[in-house]
Amino acid sequence: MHAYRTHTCNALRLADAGAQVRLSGWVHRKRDHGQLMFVDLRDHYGITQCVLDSSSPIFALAEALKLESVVTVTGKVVARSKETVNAGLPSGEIEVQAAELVVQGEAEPLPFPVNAEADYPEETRLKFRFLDLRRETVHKNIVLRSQVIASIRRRMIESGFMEFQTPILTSSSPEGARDFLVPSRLHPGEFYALPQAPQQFKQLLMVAGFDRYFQIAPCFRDEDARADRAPGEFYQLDFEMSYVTQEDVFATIEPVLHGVFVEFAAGRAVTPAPFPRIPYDEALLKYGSDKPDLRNPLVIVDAGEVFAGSGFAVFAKALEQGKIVRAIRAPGAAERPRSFFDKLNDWALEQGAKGLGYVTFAEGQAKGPIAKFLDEPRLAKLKALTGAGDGDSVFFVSDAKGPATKLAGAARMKIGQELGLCETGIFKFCWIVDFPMYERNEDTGLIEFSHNPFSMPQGGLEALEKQDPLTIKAYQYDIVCNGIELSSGAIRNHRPDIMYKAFALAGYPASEVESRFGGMLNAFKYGAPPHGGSAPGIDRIVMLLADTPNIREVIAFPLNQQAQDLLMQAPSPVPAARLKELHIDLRLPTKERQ
RNA sequence: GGGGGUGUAGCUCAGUUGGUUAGAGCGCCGGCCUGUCACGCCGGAGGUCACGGGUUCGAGCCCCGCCACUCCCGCCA
Repeated sequence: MHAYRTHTCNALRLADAGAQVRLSGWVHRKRDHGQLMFVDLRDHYGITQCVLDSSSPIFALAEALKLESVVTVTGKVVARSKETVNAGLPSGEIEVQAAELVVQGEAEPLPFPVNAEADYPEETRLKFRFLDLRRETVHKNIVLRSQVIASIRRRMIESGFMEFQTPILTSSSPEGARDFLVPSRLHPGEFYALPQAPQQFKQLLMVAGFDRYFQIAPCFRDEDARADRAPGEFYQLDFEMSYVTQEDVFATIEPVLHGVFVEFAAGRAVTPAPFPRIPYDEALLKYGSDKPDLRNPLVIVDAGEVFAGSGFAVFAKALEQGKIVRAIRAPGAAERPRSFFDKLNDWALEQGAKGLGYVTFAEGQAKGPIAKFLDEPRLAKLKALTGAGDGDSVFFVSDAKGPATKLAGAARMKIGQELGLCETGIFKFCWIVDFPMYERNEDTGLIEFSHNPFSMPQGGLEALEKQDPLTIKAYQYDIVCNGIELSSGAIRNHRPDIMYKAFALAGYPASEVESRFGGMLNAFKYGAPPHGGSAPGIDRIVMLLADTPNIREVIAFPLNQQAQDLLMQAPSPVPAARLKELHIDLRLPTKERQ
């Protein structure tokens, strides 16, 4: 008997020629020449070509093999002749002459090919996710995810953080998204909530004296899905630190994120730390978004003074009504044909705009449908504001005032893409800072928290007492990469007196603050350190590194857009006995489902 | 809750102005093939054109309804 050694399907090289080996894996592809057959054997690590001919006693067995069956092949490693080397395969200089073949697990005909990278309907892929995950790209994405998480853990621990676990069965969060609820058997009529984030627990850990917490934390929110937003559950790198300023938090987490992105950049560039800090108000004006994609070089400027009182009635009137007019310089657009501008205008109409006006500068002249309404001083002002010159066009968007500058932001991205101005192969990071503490609800006219009510207001108690609430900024920040919001974080409000006042401004009496946030508020009354943190989204980090626009490509077993698990059949009805035990009566909507 | 897109063979898709028996590639089944690596060649099976109604001499195609998936808006501190 020979002594066989077991190998993976990516381990054998020319130096192994002559060795007796045993390989196990999936039948990736078969090439049956009648008297000669090649079987590509695939496992997690790679592919090895196995060969056998009709003189072999196992030839008939091999001929009957179905793709994706699992087999164990035993045989001798041989060097391939020069003409038959496959340079595209790491093991391509050798092959295994199969002497024995054991079928470990037979496969039925496949619902879709595993050995091809074509796009298949997501519904089918999710129903057969175990097969989908065998496919090269998705398999690699999940491996990448594991490696990224391992890298993050290592870097966080090296930075002095400790990893903690916080409860999954917890209480309903008083703010934010819709909770997932879990009925309590022992307490009829009462419910646990799954955490939307470990927010309050990590703050309690700071009060408990652990000063650098992190967790690869599952978060649960019962909100609708998007391509970049998984329904139901997602993961965050949740972290919190004591005795820190906003800049301390940035200085700690920047090297971690920068390091992870550089480690997995695979040739792509990464913004060097420190990342640019952009105030929220500036981001909204210049980029029309609080999560700007800085790969796009275009910036938005306010063009109100160009059109106020001008002959172009549409904009002049809009300005009188308190609306805004914004301009975007499109370098080199002057040479574009009329169809280019028409196409952009059609796009703007689709977006719900009245249109996308423009002026083109060429040969010292201003052209385009709006140009004739603007006199020389106004045109000069426009050039000065936007930096436009001969060969450029300037696009105009009118929109409602306030943070609703989405139209200008969308136009900025559309124009940048159409002109091919956006950088590729780079991760462009920035911090968005100085979020407003409060905003006015347009419907009710009341003052509300604009983001996180637990953030520390800039200026502290004094600002809350003396300043117009709408002008107060918070020590609150987002980290953004390539137009994707990776996380939001804040220096927290750890002072009960400031918290009472902050909530009072938003219309919450002290009694309500105590009843709704009593747990954390109480903890802050026994010596709470100043603290702050953030929580970058793991799924989105992996998405960026895997270069996919769809978050489900980096989650092993994702829910579909209707928040269903097509593989495990969740959600699903439960037996009446279980419901009774939980004291639950169903009152289903009259409109029948299914 | 609202808007867009898609739905034709197991999979990816084509299908003209409404006109005979709805096609191709891959996969599957059968046959041939000793150096392929997306092997090749020959043959075959496989269809409730998502579903329900309507218009028409005639519907995959037009109209109405409906379902599913997907993308977006709302929502996601």
